[in-house]
Amino acid sequence: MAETLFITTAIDYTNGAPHIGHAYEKILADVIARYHRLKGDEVFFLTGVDQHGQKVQQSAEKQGIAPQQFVDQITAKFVALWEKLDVRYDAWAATTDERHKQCVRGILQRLWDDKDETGESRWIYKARQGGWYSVRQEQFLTDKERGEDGEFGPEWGHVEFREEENYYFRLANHRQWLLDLIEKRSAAGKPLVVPEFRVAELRNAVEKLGGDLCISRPKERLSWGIEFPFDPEFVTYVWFDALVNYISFAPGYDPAPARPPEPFLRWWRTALHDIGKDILIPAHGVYWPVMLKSLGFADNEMPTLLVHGWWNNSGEKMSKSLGNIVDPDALADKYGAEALRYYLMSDISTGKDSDFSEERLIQRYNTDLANSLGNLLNRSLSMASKYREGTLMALSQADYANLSEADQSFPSHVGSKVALFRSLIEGVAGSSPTDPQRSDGFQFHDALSRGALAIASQCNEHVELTAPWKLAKDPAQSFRLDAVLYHLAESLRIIAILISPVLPKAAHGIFDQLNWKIEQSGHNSRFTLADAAWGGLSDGHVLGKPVPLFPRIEIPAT
RNA sequence: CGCGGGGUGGAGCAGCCUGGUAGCUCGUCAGGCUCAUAACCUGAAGGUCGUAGGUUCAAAUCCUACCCCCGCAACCA
Repeated sequence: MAETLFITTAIDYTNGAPHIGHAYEKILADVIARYHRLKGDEVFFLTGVDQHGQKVQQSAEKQGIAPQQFVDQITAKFVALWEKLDVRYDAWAATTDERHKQCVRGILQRLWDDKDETGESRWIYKARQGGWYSVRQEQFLTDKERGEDGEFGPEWGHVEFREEENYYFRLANHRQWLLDLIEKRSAAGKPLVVPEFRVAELRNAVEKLGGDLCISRPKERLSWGIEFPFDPEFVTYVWFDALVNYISFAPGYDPAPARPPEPFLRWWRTALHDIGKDILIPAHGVYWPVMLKSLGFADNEMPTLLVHGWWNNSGEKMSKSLGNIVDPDALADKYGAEALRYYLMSDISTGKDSDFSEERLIQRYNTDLANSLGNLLNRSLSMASKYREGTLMALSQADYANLSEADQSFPSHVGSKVALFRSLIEGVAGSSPTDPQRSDGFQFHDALSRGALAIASQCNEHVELTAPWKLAKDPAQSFRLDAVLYHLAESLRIIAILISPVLPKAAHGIFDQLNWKIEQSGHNSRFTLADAAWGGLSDGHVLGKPVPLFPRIEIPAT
């Protein structure tokens, strides 16, 4: 039965070029989306860019160009990178898009119009608050900006106490509701936040929730934003603008009715937000659920947050000031999109941090893809070509019974690795939702190494044990040779299906060399995960010629 | 007592929730094979699982205390 998946990524702030963290998040979402498409699910994958706000306005001013022109330049870099990295999304969320602006205005107006018995809006109020303001940076400062001595440093220029009127969104009185929601979801075995260790972090943050959220900026100090529908003196605070992208670009959303439209909800009930750990608290874990609640979303219509970790550089956080930013565009040019995708999916445990290393990228590519999988494809096809002119033969029952027990059980071992692969990605749901056996899923590093690549290792061992080059010299062993060649070709076909979400191009490269066509899978649209069952290649199937699929990356002598 | 993550053979990690031979990749050493992309296969060396206690027949795994490293701490997306 076809299920649905609505998956999103954070929308990236268009104030600088994309870095490796941006690429990781999009590839992760892309891999999840591709995996579900492979399963036959209906998938809607939304990503995009966050284009409003102070930083953009300042950067554009510095360059002496209009903010829109500035963000268009940066946006083009993101779009080009996703193209290069084979990130295939269904919709593009750009917050300066008219559709989005209409939606944000619609939401603000609706919340403003939602009055209680005293005539006050239930959700938004106007208030005057004071704080320390840096004239040079055009922003209010928090205690975080204070130096060791408790004073604001010289980089802020003149700092003055300023009072300002703004619109506020009522957050604080939903604290208990949010705490209950977090508990309810965890108890139901469907935690609000994945991986589950971040649930505690969110709970603690919510418990300390004090004030409301300032959702406006006076135009006099920030004009680059979405204008308030009921007060043209203000623009919308970037988070209240950016978060809305998840619904404004979703199919069929309309903020006007008391309840979101049903065609939209059909997608939304499966919503998964792929985000970085830096924006869980407070934006996605606090603001967003309350915002959704304000728009009539029910408790069981709150999205799941898939929180990924960060790629560090030599144990240090990547930052502009440290000058240790890794450029994914250059890496893709140097090693190819597939090598980068494979590295980013295989060398990090989803949710945790990892250290980025170009050496590791090369190593993983050479070890897993060139030596293990690529070489297996090459040697298998080469033997088939040499000994059987590429033609696979199915064994008669009598011949099959003469195989060793180990050879006979080969397919079932492959099958168990396919099952393991699936369970690591989907999470092992037990019989009941509260079954402690349940795991978080999305463990692509494990799924690749313990599932897909483990089959390749099993094949390489199989080759050594059966020694086809010896079987080929003994006519009495002819049926055994046929069995081995079939085992190898069939395993490769299955591996290709499994790795296709991560390595779409390489998967098709393997299909091509195996000469395995879509028609042979019995349906005419695309391969599915169901095709990863043993026995897809038929008796008499003719394999293609071997061509190195993953040429080794030679490390230049130092 | 702010919150969270981490401390496992030379390097990087998994295992910890559900206690019971400490596993993987790389590196090192030795051997094998020749179908293959100098690849592949087998074996070996190497670990007081941060420290100290506790529970238990049994602890990397559960409990307590402590030490060290990293990240976060509400108008910065």
